[in-house]
Amino acid sequence: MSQTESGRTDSGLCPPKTARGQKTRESLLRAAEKVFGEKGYYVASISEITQEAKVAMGTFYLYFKDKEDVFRALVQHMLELLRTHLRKHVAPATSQIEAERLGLKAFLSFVSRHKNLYRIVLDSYSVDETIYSGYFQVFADLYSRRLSRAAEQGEVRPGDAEVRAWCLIGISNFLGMRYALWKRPASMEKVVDAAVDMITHGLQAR
Amino acid sequence: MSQTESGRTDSGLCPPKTARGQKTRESLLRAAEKVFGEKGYYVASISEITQEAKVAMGTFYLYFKDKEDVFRALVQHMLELLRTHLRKHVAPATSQIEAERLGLKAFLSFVSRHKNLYRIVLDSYSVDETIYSGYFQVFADLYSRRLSRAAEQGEVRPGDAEVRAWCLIGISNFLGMRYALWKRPASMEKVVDAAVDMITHGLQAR
Amino acid sequence: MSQTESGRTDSGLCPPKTARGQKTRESLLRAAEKVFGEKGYYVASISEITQEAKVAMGTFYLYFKDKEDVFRALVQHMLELLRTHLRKHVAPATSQIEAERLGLKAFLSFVSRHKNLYRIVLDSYSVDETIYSGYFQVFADLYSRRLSRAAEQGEVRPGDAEVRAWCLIGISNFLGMRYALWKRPASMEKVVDAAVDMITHGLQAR
Amino acid sequence: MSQTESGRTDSGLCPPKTARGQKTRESLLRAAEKVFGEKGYYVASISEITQEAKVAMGTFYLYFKDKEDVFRALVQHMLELLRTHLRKHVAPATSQIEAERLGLKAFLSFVSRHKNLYRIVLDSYSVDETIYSGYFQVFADLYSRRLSRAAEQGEVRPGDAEVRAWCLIGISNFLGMRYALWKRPASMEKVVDAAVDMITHGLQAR
DNA sequence: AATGAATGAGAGTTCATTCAT
DNA sequence: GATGAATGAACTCTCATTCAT
Repeated sequence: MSQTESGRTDSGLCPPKTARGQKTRESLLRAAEKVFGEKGYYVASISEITQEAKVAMGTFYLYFKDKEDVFRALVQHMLELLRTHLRKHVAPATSQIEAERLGLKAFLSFVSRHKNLYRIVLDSYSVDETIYSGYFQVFADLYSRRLSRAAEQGEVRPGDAEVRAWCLIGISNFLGMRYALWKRPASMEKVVDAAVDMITHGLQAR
Repeated sequence: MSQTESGRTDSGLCPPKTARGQKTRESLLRAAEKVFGEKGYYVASISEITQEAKVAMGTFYLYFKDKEDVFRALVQHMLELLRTHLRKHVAPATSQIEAERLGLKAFLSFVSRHKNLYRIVLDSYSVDETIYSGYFQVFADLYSRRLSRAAEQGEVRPGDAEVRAWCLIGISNFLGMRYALWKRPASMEKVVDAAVDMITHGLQAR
Repeated sequence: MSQTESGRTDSGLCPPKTARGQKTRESLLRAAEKVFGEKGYYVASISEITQEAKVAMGTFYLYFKDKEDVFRALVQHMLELLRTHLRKHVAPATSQIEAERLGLKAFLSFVSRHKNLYRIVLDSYSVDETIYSGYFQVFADLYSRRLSRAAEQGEVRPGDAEVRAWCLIGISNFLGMRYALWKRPASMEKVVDAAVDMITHGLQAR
Repeated sequence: MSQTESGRTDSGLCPPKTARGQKTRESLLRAAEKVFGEKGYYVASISEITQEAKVAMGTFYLYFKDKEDVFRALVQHMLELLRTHLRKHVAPATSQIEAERLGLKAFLSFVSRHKNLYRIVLDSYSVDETIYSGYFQVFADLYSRRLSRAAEQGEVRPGDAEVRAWCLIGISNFLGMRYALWKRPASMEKVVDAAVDMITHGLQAR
């Protein structure tokens, strides 16, 4: 959420003081997800968002400072959804390799259900590069830490955890795009298997 | 270039007939690379491009149908530059693994020299998703074929070549972004080593 | 105040019935003076005024019909303050010339303490020219009468009292702007002396 | 004019390169004078100005950076008209007192013909106080110098030239407002006489 | 081939005012 | 008496595109 406990939104606007205002803000955010996801940041217009949310144009500015502000809140929001989703699905893993498999599967299922994710994240690059880089940095940090730990415990071969983290993020991302977004394969399971196989054993014949 | 052998540009405009026209078109394209790369497709304006190219606004429409048309020509152009660059650097490879190493290095060096690449490619997603997907599909196809061949020859372990291709593209892409674009590491060589090590042997401890 | 003895405000709204209402109205008026004075009528917004006064937007319309209404009340209010101030300081004068000196000094000191006066009065011209002209007409009438009387008593040379009144108002006004508002002189006393000297004896060498 | 010889307008926009552009800019400026003069800066809208000038909205921004930019150009322009007018009419004066009379007359006739002057100058105070103060400072400087010279030559009594300058500007201004703008007197000549008499000999009976 | 003035639809944003609570 | 969410018209400003020269 873009509301901190201090009682103000990140944008400096007062948060809604009533339940009604809370509802309105949420429907605006939902509408923004739809419209930004379908048309992209620049093609989407505030008026489309407010129409979708069934409120007047001016209402928008009660809850968000400007177009960029909703967008940031939205990316924030989706990032949190994704992290929650991943955490939940990866938790049961008993090994790092199993965590990779579960994480990849979870990511692919998330993308399948949130087709808007890619457009929104990609757009963030041109809205403000730091939104985009920050988004991936979050995952890279988490990943790095997990991989370091796994290496310490002898579960994975030693190696640069950060580089590996970025490799794994790249893999998830492109597989998600290709197989969850663009052309779904006959069996997603097989895709995951093939990817995890490569991640686990590498390409080289022995 | 966006000119086919049939002698017409993709946009249906006649190609420049004189050397002077040729020059103008090229300076427009160069200007477009600069402006789109710095500001992004939507924030950039035709008038900025013509100013950068030092021609009048009307001149633009002598060479390109519209804003989207230059953009497509530009992506085309960069794609070709990149392919040429990669081909040249990967050619000497004597094994698939060596090809991976050389390809990754070549990609990273290209990105370092063409910082605009990412913004332009990323923007293409919201200009027209098919530009973006087509861009990666080209590489995925090439990769797949090469990996299949390598597997046939017993050089790499058998496995789904297409899935692996997308994994490798994802890896290159994210490493390029992280290490060539955002924060250059002390030693790029080590990054390449770590990545190639993972690609070659996988994560799993033996 | 914009309240007449008939018990209604000029705007047709009922005046506050309780002490609490009275307080609220006053803090609104104080806030209006601050905000209009700092930003000007058109740039200032009702919401700034209510924020400054620490009341909700809707509260404003309990005490004033609309934006113009507060503004009129405010000009009214300042005019009264000014008249009271002048009356008090000019009273002790024993001659018309002394009254000029005291009046000018009092005006300059008032302006020094109420820097907002000019912006508000000047704005009134474009809100409604009659506010502005009415404001000065009040002073012109008072002045004219006094000058006529002084002429009758042989204290000042005979001459068109009205023209002289407007000249004197113009002098006060511009001296106030120049010396009390824009750039305070080393000695205000000397400014007053020079002005009164000119008013008293004119420019011409004898 | 707001064009310097260096070939750029004050606002940083390129000046029109063709005669047609020149014409358009001028009709825009004329329209601005009319609309700003009638409605005031804030109430006037760019679209009214362009309609009055019979050009499209976008055309406006070819010649002026924004609303404030035309306004500044306009004030500049009127100031120059006024100065030219005054210079021409005051030139024949053979004494400082005669110069006062001619200057005042010229100012009153200018105001009668340019009723918009006051609103525009007054508005400048809330657009940007320095436009307004700069406007009067120009006259104050000229006046001061002339009065100093006249005092040196024994033509007027010695005294603070600057204070006198501001007094005289105030007088002109308020007389212009009262007698040229608001309510024309039966005889303007008599008004001038009365004012010049006061300026010349002061109020005090001898 | 090249120019640059002109267009006008449409974007983001503000704000005086209303009204249900 | 007081609140603050909601409204929507109106504004300023941008820019892809056209066209007369």
